[in-house]
Amino acid sequence: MGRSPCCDKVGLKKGPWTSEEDEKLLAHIEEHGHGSWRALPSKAGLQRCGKSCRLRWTNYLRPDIKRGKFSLQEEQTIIQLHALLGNRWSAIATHLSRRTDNEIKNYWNTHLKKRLAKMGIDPVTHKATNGAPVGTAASLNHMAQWESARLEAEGRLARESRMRTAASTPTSIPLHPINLPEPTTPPCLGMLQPWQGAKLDLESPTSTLTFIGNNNSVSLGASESNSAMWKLRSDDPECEENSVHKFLREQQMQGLEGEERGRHIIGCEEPWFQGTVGVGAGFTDMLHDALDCWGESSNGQAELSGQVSGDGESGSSSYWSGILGMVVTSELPPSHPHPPAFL
DNA sequence: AAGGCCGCCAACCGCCCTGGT
DNA sequence: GACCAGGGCGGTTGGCGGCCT
Repeated sequence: MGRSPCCDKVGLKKGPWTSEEDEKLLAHIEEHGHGSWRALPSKAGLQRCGKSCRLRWTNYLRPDIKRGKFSLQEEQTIIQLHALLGNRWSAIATHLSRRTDNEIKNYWNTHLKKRLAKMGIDPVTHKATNGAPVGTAASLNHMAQWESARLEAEGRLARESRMRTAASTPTSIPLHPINLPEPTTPPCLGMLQPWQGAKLDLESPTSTLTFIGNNNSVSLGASESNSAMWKLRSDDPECEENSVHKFLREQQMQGLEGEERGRHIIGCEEPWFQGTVGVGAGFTDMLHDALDCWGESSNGQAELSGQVSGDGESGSSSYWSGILGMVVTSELPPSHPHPPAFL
């Protein structure tokens, strides 16, 4: 049985939106909210599919959208996040306030991808096209796993928070486990903050993070593929509720401010991790710090992973200096806000 | 000036996920 | 558990405008 179309397409308009249609859509949403997208077109008097309306709103008409040329900082962030997250445009967009995933995707495909290719870097793998590994790949993989886990858990927690809010009773405990940042301050590994007391094993893509001190342990584990799609998992269906939520509630009740909690990354012994995560800083800042940390640590000790070869330092340095240099080319203002320390 | 080429980007398409029943 | 609707996501397309010959 085939899937029914999202809407009856007979007689519906396609193609570019006119200003009249924009006005209708805007006026309707401002007055009533979007509600059900499927029902919106008829209510708003538009001969459009609901999906088309949603896309037009989220990618163009929404008032909090930033349009126009991407800044140097945004370009750097996109490149770095793409190295971490791949083509997960929505995830990348969460770190670029007021940019839509569609806009970032277009910008990547039309500008950044080509620039990387010109530099001899595979825009998909972020490795040199001659096959030589690029130094930070290993550490970035770990960071990607954390970031993937964070994004996924944030979504889950947000959903659960909504559910609980909707279903809250006088006896229920309000749950707002994480202070979601303002749109203008991208989250910085925020999910990690409550994981005090967690034991971290970052040895492999299948590494897990286990809460200690709970009867029901909760682990964060990588999927068995290399997709770095981590999932909160538990053998006990009650486990997540019992431990994660309880833990988060305790964190919240402790009243630790974000900045202070950000300094509590207990149990993580990775050099790039220690002392690098600061709440309130953008993810890009964290990346710079992490890369800086990696550069320092790789001077005198083993690299973070076997993927980093003997020339890891130079590989990392050349790769990121290449990226930054590429972005900088004819664009970098004299006072670049984040000069990587290893350059 | 005209036609062809190319880059950009808004919009579409189809798949997937999630929540409700 | 199965089915369905709604919405999100990423890949792709098509139209437009600028540049080149």
